Amino acid sequence: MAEEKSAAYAPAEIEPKWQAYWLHNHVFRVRDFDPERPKLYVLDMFPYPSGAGLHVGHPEGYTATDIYCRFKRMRGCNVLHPMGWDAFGLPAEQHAIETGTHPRATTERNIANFRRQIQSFGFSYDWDREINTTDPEYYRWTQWIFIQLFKKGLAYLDEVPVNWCPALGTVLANEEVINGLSERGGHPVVRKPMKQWMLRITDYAERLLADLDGLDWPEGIKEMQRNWIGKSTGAEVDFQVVDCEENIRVYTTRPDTLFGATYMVLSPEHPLLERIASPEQRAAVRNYAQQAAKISDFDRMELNRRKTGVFTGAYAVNPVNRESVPIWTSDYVMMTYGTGAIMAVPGHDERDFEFAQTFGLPVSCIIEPDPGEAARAGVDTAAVLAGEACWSGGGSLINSASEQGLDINGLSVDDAKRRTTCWLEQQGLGQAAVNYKLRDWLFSRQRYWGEPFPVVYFEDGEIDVLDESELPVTLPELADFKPSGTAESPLAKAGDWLSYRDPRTGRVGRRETHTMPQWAGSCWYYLRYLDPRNHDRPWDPEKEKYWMPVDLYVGGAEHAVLHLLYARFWHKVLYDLGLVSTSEPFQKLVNQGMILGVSYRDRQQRLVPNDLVERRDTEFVHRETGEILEEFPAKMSKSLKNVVNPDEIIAKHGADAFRLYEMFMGPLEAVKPWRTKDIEGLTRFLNKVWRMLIGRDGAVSEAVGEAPMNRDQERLLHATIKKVTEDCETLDFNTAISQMMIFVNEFSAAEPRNRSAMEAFIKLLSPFAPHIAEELWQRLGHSQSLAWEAWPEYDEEKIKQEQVEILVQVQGRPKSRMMMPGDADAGQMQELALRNPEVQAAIDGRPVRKVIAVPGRLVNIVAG
RNA sequence: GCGAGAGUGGCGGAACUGGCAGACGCGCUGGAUUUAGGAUCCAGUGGGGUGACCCGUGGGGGUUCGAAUCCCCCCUCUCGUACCA
Repeated sequence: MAEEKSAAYAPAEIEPKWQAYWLHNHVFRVRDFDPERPKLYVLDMFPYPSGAGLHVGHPEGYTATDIYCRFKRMRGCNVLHPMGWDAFGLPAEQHAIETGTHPRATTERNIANFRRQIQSFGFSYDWDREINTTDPEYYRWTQWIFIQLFKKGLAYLDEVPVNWCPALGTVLANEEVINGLSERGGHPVVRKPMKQWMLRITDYAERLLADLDGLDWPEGIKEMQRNWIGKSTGAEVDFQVVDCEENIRVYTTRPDTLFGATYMVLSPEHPLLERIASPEQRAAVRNYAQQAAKISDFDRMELNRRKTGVFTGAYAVNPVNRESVPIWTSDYVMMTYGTGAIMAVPGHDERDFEFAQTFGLPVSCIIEPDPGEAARAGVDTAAVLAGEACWSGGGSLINSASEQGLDINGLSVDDAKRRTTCWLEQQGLGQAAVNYKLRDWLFSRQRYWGEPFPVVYFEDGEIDVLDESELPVTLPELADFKPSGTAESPLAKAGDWLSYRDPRTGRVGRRETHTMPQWAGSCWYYLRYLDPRNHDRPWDPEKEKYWMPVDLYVGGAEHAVLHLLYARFWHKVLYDLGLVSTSEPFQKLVNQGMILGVSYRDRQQRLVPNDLVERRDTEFVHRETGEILEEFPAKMSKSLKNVVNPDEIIAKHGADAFRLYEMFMGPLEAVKPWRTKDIEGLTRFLNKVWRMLIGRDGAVSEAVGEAPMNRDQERLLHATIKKVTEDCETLDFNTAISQMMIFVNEFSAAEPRNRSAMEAFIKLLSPFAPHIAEELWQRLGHSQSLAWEAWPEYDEEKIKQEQVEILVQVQGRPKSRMMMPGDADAGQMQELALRNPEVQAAIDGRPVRKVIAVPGRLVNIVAG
């Protein structure tokens, strides 16, 4: 490559040059089964290519993994580092509805833009493995996995109350509904029964929970998944309805409180409600159930909402003491958890207590609160005993014995639980039970832009999946993408596409018109990267054995539960089918922290968009009112006009400075505020690096030569190699960069500058700022890319100092600093310290009682 | 309410298994260079006295020769979650 050598650091020239070089020479193409090098699979959460383009949050994680990959390559690893597109999804379809543009066209355009932007950062992806979830060659295998799920009985159709969003014309998963509004668009969501594909993720609840323990994930994320799965242990208990054949089964985590059960509550959707309601109460019960169905989830879940409910007129028998208790219905009991019915223990459950207070139901106390615990909680024990207050803590059981042979008086809560459960089992009245909050995964969407199901509804009523040879089922072309407004998907308008004739049996049927949710494609993409162009199978088993599991997975915490739980579920199913060799897909997970924008608010805490803010001297004022504003970090948003565009930053400062800045801001996992001004510090640093090596004529500076380093320079070089190496290993990039700054500050002031030290430094810098590093490497006379150069080694001996400054304290106060041999032991240090006149003055003749000497650090003398 | 995480200069943040708090960078101050601005370079920069002393890691207690770091209590913020029986 012959070209003009500019004398000044010019990122706009060198960055495109090296990006083109890496891409055209396939520098980062990775080979499978390298026998010489250990494998390393480093994965970024692939983006949804939105029309807005990349935001500054994307490159944060991508830069971190890129540094790690480049570092590991130089350390001799065979690194798999791919990128692709999670490209099905609502926005492209919404755009199609609004403009008539085919979602495919929108998606392709957005992908091209994302690819351009991502490549402008110089990331070392193996672009030969790029994948796209909307490519039929990709989604045929998503459909193939669905067939495996179906055949294993893990996919089923069910009529379930779903979150129906009239504005979007589709149903949404529970996770896509926030406070009764759609996550996208914020439209109201109502409940409506509908036939839906469900995936039996609940079959895997226990394993999804248990296997979290072996994962190197942030504790917080694991905890969120545990909470989401929501395992609890307790008992199921049958209550016989008085004058009726029916039993009502309840689930409780507190079987110890059975003696305190003074009424029961059924969910308004409970199937037995109609049957047990007394004639007098039936109308009221029916009315209440209808009202409850109409109330949106948002209102139903609203905090501190007054409890409502209706008496059914029926009674049930408490199995432990044969007393009859009234049966109520109330929407504070959910049909979707447990059995949809509870025994109410107002004396020892806050919700039941509140309900009992509202409706004047009896409260009976059967646990005497633990005195210490009650005192700490500020609870009046006498009030609890009188049934005037609720106590849900520990204590000992009272009033809990019956003629039926159960006596748990005096027992602790835990012992009483065990004894009662045991008794129930012996009597055939109940048994120990485990419950999970996790529900089956609603897997259908009434949308166009998603994977079609490989499913046919045959005329004879059978519902079956297609043969694998018939894949992919491609999306039909449509003129109109609008949802029908009913539960029907846009695919219901697909004409010929709908009719299906079985090539083997000749049976005819109609294709499934629902499509899969966006999560489907991202549930297995990490496996397709292993073998992205395989036409015969989703991946080669040998390649899977070689590369899996993912060694490092980096992405935003917003996927803490959904994506990561769904992908783990699919992976376990594939594992059970013998299709993958590991039981978990992602061994180590790191969440990059969100990057916040700069925002402003006035004295009344009102937010002021950035285009209304003006800087006057050191203060920020409202452009219109002149009011002084306070600056603070806030999530980037269109409304606050504080979104930073990566293209503009690269154009002005270059990709290397951008990369360095994002890594220098702070720890990867931390939430950090973006301040464009601060990038200048990193630009300055790169300029310094440039001038350290390049003279005014553009050639290598005359100061760079073969003259040996002095002792201090050598120490600094080796200390820098050590620090950068260790920090890259642990992803502590901010401190690695500051060490490199220290190096440059020292060496750029020195002359001559040892050439091999300069070359070692360029290698250290190269994972962080690869463009400038390649350029400098080339100008130093190397013809090959430094991407595959060996990482510099350090020598611990060269870091050691002969003389170190030791702090001498008297009574813990610093009194003197003195040079001592670096290898002096505690005894020598003590001797040297006590000889020091400053120290003697501080001791002031008092007897020395104790001396603490820490080699290499300090001496502390206790006197008097 | 519950669960998780975090509180260090004007700001972003450093500080190994307890061992000189504030590395590195931004900003700011002074100086050099410059017609000016920008860029660059040099010096300074936690607070208070301004001597060699004192105070300082959200607040209060404790352990220790020694605490940002360990223990107890409290406060604040961020994220997640929400009647899960």
